[in-house]
Amino acid sequence: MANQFGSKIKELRETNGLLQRQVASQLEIDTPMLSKIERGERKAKKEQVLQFAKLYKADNNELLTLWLADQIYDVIKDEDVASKAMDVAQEELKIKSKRTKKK
Amino acid sequence: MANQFGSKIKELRETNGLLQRQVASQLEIDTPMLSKIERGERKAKKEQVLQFAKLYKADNNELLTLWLADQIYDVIKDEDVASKAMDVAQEELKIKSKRTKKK
DNA sequence: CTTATATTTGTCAATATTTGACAAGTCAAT
DNA sequence: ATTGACTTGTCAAATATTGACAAATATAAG
Repeated sequence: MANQFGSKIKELRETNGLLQRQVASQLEIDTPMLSKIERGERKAKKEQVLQFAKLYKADNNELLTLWLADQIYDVIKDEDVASKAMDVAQEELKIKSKRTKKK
Repeated sequence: MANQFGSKIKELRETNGLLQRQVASQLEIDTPMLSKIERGERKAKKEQVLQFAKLYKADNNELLTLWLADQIYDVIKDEDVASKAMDVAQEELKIKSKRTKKK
């Protein structure tokens, strides 16, 4: 059930010597919610990822990467063709990123 | 808007000389829905992917791969760390697949 | 141009999923 | 047994997804 992002922010919280209560109030969520995010039972919003980074003095991109990786993993975890699909998606990403970022 | 899976099944439908109407009725959906799936506006269910493969005499895994790749792409498309996250997810997949498939 | 058929677009309500909040639970230390 | 930190379970509200339909736009044929 645990995921990479959750484990990371739990670890960061502990090395920063903070309680769930303290962090939760900063993010304006309750402690059960934070507990669930840390254990991978709920997923954080992108905005919250940035708040975690700031609060724990961690690198934005590092946390965003773990957070996004968990979401990818969620999509593929039960699929036989997961690995092949990743390759195809990566290829698609490469191709589309040529045409500069839209939207 | 178009995606890989949609383009593929549209192509397959045409090489098989079938109309949306005919395919849709087999899948028990209406033609607007099929149209949307082909253009990537809606995503097919996994079950439908298998029906497409059967109907078009195509390879299950090939279609499933494109279908899954589109879903991965959807998750990462607007993210700066997309590529790094893919690497991390792939790594996670490798690690977890050692412990034989659960669920 | 008019009709006929194929596909696409737009909208909407029904359904499903996700979210946030709360009460109550466990666990560890005192 | 009380306190503090965290976890679990449940629920309704908010959001998102789905399927169905009517209407619009092609495309092709006469």
